[in-house]
Amino acid sequence: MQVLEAATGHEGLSLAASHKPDMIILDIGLPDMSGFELLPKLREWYSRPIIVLTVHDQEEEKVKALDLGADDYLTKPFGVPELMARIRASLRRSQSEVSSEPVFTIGDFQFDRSAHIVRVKGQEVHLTSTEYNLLAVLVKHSGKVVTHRMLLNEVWGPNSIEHVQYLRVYMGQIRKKLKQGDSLKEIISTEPGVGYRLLTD
Amino acid sequence: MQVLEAATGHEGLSLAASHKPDMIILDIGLPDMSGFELLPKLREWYSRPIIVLTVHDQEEEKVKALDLGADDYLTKPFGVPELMARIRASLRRSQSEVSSEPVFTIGDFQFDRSAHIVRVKGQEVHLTSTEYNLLAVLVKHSGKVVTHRMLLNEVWGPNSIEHVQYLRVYMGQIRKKLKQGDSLKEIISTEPGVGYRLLTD
DNA sequence: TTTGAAAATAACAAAAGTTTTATTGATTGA
DNA sequence: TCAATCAATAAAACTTTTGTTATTTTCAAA
Repeated sequence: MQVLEAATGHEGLSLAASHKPDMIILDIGLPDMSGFELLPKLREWYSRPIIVLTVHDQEEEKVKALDLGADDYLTKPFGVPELMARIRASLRRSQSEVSSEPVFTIGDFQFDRSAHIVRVKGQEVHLTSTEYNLLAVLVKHSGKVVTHRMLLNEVWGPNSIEHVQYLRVYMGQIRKKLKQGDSLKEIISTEPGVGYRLLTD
Repeated sequence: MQVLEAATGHEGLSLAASHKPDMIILDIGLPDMSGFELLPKLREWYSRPIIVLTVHDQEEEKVKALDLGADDYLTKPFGVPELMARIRASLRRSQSEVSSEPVFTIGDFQFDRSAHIVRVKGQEVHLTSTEYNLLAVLVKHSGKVVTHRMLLNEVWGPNSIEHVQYLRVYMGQIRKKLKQGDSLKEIISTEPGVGYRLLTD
């Protein structure tokens, strides 16, 4: 594993945005800001595991962290084996979620990562690079609601998270292209005010 | 169970501090101080369940106690079985809170935070963003009475705490949507004059 | 340069969601 | 029993968000 370290909340936030790590270990006691402030900021676009470290074993803190989007929680002091176990568990969970199959299939729809091709009823559908990337994010989180910010961040980068109109235009194009050929049921659902979601059934 | 008794507020406070009981039953009518003073003092460090006993069936008192951090309330006179039931419910709740599963389940009802989806009998129920947020607050405090102002504050923000009518409209919508499909028992109970509660059994 | 596909922007109608208002029903205490 | 209060429901008015289409800009390859 490759490890990146940040000494402050702001540093961590920008490091996370630029390097998109596979997971984050967050100490709630930061010098410049509360971890409870940082956590929701991260969760606006970061969907991988976040493990939180705190000093006090207070029930309240634990519940708060989990409510704000933490995946797991560890109270200091703790042993390294304990931490390693939690890390492994979190990564395992998040990987099984992603489903690393090279070809993702729902009904007539196929998303072929290895060949970088999308098919409907076996026939290839040409998508532009942006369209493909956007669809890839939905596929990665298939079945779950993906927020506007997450989509924009993963496809256009963190500087574009306010351009929701991009999503509208591109979702429209993707839907139109997938609908070519006959009577395919809509596989992208809109969650008004929140985001979009790939329907798995 | 082991029971400790205290006759005054001060005695109770020091007894609670020294013995850290699993839960506290607090009579609001104390000889030396108001229970409403004692409650926040306890809550500074005590995060386990507190059940409050009141003499008058005054809604104002209930709301005040809940807002100050009580978990539940009971109006005198009450039967011992009733008290026992509340105690069991509170203890069960505080234990299950520790393991905050990503998917919250009560009977046929599932609340999936990670996917942002609500299901009844395995079938997805579409909720709008506001409906989902409101239900999320009830789930977060499941089993406890959540006051009107708490709900309004958490969903609409502190400027809207007087719009109780919002709650009536949205609770109606949520109930209707959850009731789709057949004969699901009501899981949201109304606490007249006080708030709402998610029934855990 | 020219050209063409893709991306970004803009405008506006349609859809969905929210808030407000009015009405009805239920409960409680005088 | 009758007010009075609170809750539930229905529907309207209103607001926000989304989908669609058209247009402009960008950029790289011919």
